[in-house]
Amino acid sequence: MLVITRFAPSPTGDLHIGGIRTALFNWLFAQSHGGKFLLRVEDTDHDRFAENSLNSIIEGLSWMNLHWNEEIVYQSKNVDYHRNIAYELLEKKLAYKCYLTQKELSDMRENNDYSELRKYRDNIVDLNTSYVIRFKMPLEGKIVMKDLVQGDIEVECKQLEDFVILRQDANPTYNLSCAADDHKMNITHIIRGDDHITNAFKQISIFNAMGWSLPNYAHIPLIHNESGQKLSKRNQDAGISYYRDLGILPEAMLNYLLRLGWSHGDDEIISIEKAIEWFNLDNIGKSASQLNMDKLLHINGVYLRQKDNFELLNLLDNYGLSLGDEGRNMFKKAMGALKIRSNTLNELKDTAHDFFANRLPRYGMDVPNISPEARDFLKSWDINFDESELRSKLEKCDIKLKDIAPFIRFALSGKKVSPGIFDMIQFLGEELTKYRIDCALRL
RNA sequence: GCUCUUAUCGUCUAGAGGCCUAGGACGCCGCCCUUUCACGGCGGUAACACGGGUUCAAAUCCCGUUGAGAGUACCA
Repeated sequence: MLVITRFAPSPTGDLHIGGIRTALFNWLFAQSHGGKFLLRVEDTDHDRFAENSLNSIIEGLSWMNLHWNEEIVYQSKNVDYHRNIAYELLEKKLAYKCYLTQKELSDMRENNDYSELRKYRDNIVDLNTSYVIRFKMPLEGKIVMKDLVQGDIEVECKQLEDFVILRQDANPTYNLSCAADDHKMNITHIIRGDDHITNAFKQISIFNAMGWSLPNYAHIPLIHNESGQKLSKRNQDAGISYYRDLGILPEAMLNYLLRLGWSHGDDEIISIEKAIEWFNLDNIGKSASQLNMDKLLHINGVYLRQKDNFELLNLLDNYGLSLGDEGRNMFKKAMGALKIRSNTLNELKDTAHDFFANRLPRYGMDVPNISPEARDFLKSWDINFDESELRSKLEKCDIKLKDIAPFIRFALSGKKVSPGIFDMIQFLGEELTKYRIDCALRL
C-alpha cells in the first residue's frame, strides 16, 4: 500500500510551530514508508482568509525542507464536489434539511443534549425558506476510532450532534470538506493535532455513510509554549518565522521538534536520515509537551558548530551580514573560534560585526587596569602570535601573562568574552592588532 | 456542565510486571582544561500526582480522586 499523508493547514494566520511539527510528522511518516506527503490548504472560510498566511505556510515548510509532492490542493476548488456529496447524502436520507433558526437551535441544545434535534429531524415540515443540510448521526451505538497514537477511542453516537454539512449559502463546512478531500486524495494516514479528535468521529461518520474505506488516524498531542499555555496564533512567539529570524537553523529546529513528543531511546541529536529511518507512530508520546528555548538553543549550537565555515558564511549573508572585504577575510579566519561561542546565526553575525565591521571593535566594557610596566611593555611590543615567544619576553620584564591578558583582550575585542588572544592576533593581523592596542592604551 | 484525552526530575524524555536503590538530554551547581568566556571532560542536584485494588512482584495492569489539555459553531 502506498502511504499518503497530508498537511492541511487553514490560511488564517501565521503558521505556528505546532503546525510545523504536525507537518514534520506527516512528512517523516511518508518518507519512512516511501510514500507521498501532500499539502492541502483549507481555505473554505473566505472571511478569515489571510493572504499572508499562505506565504507563511509555504515559506515555513520550504525553510524546513519539508517538501510536498504534487500540486498544492486548494480546498476551495473542490466545493462542487463537496456540495454534491451533501446532496447525495440528502438523497439517501442520510442527511436532512434543517429549517431551524439560530434562536430555536440554541434553545434546543442546552448542555450538549442533542435529543431535541433528533426528534426534530423525524418530523420535518418542508418550508419554503432557507435551510442547512445536517448529517444524520446514528441514534444508537458508538463509534470506535483505532487511533495509532492514542489507542482505541470510542464515543457514543448520541454525544455527537447532527452537524451541518452544507450551509445556508450552500457552501460545505469543514467536516464535510475534510472527509471528502481526504477520501478524494486517497489519504491513508491522517496525522494531526488531537484537537481534531471530536471532528474525527464526525468525519468517520461521513466515510461510513458514503461507504468509503477509512483512513488510519493518528492524533498527536498539542504543544504548549514555555509558560505552559497552548499556542495561539495571536501569540507571536509561536510563529515559525520568529525562530528563523532568531537565527535558528532549520535542521536544528527539525531535530528539536522531532524530539518534542517523539523519542528513539536516549538519542538526542538525530540526523534527518536517521529520523526518516527511525520515525514511527508508536514512539509518539501521549501527553502534551512544552516548548523550551534553552534546549532549542543548545541543539542549535550543536548544529551551528558542526556546520562548515564556508557554508556558515553564505548563510550569514542572508542574515544581514555586512562586512567590507577586509572584515570579511578576517571573519573567515575567525569563524572557527567564533562559532563555538555562538548558539544562533544572529549571535555569530553580531559578534562578527562587533569585531570586524570597523577598525576598532565596539567597546562594551570598562578599560581593565594595567600596570605602568605592562603599559610600557605593550607600547614597545612587536606584535606576533607566537605564544612561547611572548611568554619568555614577559618573563624577562617580570610581567605575568594573566596580568596583561585582560587588557589585550579588551583592546582587541572590546569584550570580556572572546576567543584566545593569540587566535585574535592571528585573524586580525599584526597591523590591526597594533592599531587596536595603541588606541586602547590611549583610552 | 457534558464528552474525549492525558499524568516519570523545573523542561524534553527512557521505561511495554522483576534488568529501576528509575536511565539520558536541557537547565542549574561544583571540579578539570585555560589568559577570559565558550567548547570539551568529570561529578552532583532533581521525578514515578494521590488513594485503592490485581500480582509472589507495579513507574509499568485495573478502578477512583485530583491536576492538565482538547472538543462542545452555518470556524478550520
